[in-house]
Amino acid sequence: MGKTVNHDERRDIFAAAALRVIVQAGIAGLTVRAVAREAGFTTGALTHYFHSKDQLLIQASELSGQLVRDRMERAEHTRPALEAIRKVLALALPLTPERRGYWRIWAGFWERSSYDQEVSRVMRLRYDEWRGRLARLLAVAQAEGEVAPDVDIQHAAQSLVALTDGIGVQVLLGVSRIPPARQRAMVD
Amino acid sequence: MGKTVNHDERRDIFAAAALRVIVQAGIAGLTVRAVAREAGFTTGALTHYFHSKDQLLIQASELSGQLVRDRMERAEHTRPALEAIRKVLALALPLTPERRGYWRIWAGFWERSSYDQEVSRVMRLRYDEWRGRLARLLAVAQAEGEVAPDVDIQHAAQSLVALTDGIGVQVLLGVSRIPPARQRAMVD
DNA sequence: TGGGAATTATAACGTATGTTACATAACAGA
DNA sequence: TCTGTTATGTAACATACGTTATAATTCCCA
Repeated sequence: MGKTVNHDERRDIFAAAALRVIVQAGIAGLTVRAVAREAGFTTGALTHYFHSKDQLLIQASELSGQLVRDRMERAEHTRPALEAIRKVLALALPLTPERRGYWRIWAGFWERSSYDQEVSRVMRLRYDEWRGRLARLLAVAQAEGEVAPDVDIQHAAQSLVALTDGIGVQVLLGVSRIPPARQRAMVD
Repeated sequence: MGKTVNHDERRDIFAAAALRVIVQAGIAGLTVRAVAREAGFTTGALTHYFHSKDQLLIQASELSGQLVRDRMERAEHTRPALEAIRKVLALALPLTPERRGYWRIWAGFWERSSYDQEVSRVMRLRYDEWRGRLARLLAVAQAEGEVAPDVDIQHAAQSLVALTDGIGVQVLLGVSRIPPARQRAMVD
């Protein structure tokens, strides 16, 4: 046996570096060399853990999903459920510079997913999870009587997903202000 | 005087070709060579009308805006105003394959606008116009008594813009169905 | 109809990319 | 400590890109 290293850990290091590169330079600036440099390695090390740039992109996409998932799962347990929905939505919205960076990443993945089947698959799973999380919370809120009983849970969840994405786009383009964080309260 | 050609017309030919290339191959596939080939010329002809790839991208962005503007301006004159709003929104939504191609283009521009100041500027103008159009129609609809008088026109317009963008993203990722075209009626 | 400018094609340049091959360094185990 | 495997670095390869330079073509106008 030679030098031993945790492969999954290394892959996450490179994936995290890839996300930082996307934030700074966009999907177009995501090069193997730039990611290796950002991670503090050379391309030789990177290719030891990823056999292609596409694999690296997928891993980065999954990592970005995991990062928000962790925080959301904690916020999800607050009650009343309506408050949990507010918290979860606040975590998704681009209210802080760090969060705005995430929207840059996602916009990049949106674009890619039209032309890269694997990225599309991962993104679809991500959105199914996101919509499911909102639907679950909406159902609880409805049972608690905080959401009108005639509201279609699935449709409402879909609307919330669309609205947050739309707000994300607005902020990305620099046309909107933060108050929209309050506008979504109008939807339910 | 030598051979004479309408420069603006030529530039539009190349811009239209650029849009077709983006639909087929994404922003990443938008190369000078590909656009020239798609337009039926070589790079020599293209560079005669655009001094850089960035200029070509801007022109393509402006053309894509003009194409929908033309159709919307026609739909905008229908009355009652609420019906005009429905028509205009229908023109924006990705209900047809051609329209879905447009959303691919816009997603590409969203991504680029985070890193390209000129693209950002053009996109912001586009969205100001789009939001203004909706606000104008909402004001008329409110005067006609078809929209509740306590609705804030500006906020409502902004919500509609965000919602259409969000639906566009959903369809782009292939998670949503067409019925969302009806969901937006719930907002006002 | 011929000269000359506008238009288009061809080709090259320098650079950057993803990938592959190979050399060096680090370290677990005997 | 020696050895062999693992990890990392270095470098090259083939290709593609945006841009520039120059040659060929087209066709207005005198």
